Amino acid sequence: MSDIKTIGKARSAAIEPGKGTRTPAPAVRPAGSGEADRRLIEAIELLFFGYRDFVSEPDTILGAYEFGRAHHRVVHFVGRNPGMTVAELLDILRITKQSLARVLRQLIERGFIEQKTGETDRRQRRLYLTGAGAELWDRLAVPQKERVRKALAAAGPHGEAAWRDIMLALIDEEHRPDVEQIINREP
Amino acid sequence: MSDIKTIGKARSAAIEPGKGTRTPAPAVRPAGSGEADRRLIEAIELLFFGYRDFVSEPDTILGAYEFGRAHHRVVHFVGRNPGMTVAELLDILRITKQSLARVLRQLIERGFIEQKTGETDRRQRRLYLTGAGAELWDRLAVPQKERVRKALAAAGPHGEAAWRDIMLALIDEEHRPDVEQIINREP
DNA sequence: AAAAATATGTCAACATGGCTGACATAAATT
DNA sequence: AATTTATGTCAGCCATGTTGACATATTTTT
Repeated sequence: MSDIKTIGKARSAAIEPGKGTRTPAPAVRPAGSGEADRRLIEAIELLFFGYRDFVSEPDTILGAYEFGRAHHRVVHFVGRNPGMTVAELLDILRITKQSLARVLRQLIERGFIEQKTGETDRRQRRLYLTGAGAELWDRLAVPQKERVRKALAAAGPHGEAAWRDIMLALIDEEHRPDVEQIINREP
Repeated sequence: MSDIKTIGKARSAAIEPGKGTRTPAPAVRPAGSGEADRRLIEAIELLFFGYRDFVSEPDTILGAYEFGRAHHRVVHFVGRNPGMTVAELLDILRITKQSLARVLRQLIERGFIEQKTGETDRRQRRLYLTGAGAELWDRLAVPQKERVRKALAAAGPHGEAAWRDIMLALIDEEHRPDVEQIINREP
């Protein structure tokens, strides 16, 4: 961390002089032009491009249903956590209940998700996929699984484990236990 | 791939019977409940959660500027590719020029990006970060670099290389050469 | 039993950032 | 001279996020 800060300061000083009338071309340098920094930028871009393509196929499929990415997320997590409460879903998605309400209503109206009053706590509306919901979930998951399967397979078991460790480490330390619990659910 | 298809069919058959009045709870199973499938779902969720947290800090910073994620992407790629053309930027972002026009106009008006007419082809408007633009780019990059640095460091050099390979393999084969060229740019 | 807290839903208004379609201009290419 | 290319722009639509206020049923606390 200290090296990043140092490099950042160095660049800042190098940039300021030129202010309003700076020569732009190769003169503009990002914070820290060292090799270590280059690798970090590369990783940042890999995350951008990887995620971009990772969601491209589901987006296309969703279009045919007149659904969006938001619907996909709801279907996925309800599929993975049958009977989850609205509050739990909000917690995972990190959106407001008003935002969720819209997509959830559409999914319920069109028969992809159903709600059941909680048995012990009757204030809860527990969420479940219907048959159609499970089918949609599948269809969306097929291209993503295939993409991930190919990518992981090429790296071997060690590489796969390292990839997981790194992805987990990208998550806020604070949320990591929650996420671990979610991803390590029964099939 | 064939195994996924097979598992998919099997689940489909197991789901249909219950149709409208299905018992939902643990009865709803995703396509393929095997161990291999579980790992794929885990990876899919790691990508979701990883990306979610990966963009959270920049989002907060951007809020102070009244900018959004779209502005970040433009600032980043212009910073990384000084003098890039609008067409090249559109190609990377995969959005329409009308969508880009909005954020680009705001960034230019507020002095974060400047345009220069192309020297050889005077139809082009080549894009550059101003000093303020480079500074913003830095500020947004700091938390992301730090996050990535920590995550990669914990895995060691082999793990880091494997992570990169897998991220690259997640990208459409068709676009992989372009992406490799972009991420392997000079500092 | 009454009061407070909780889980959920809803109405209304607004912002961002995608999209399509149509059209305009200047410069390069044919 | 005609066409293509790079870019810009106007207008309108849609999806999905936001805030704030308020309603209802149910559970928990006092």
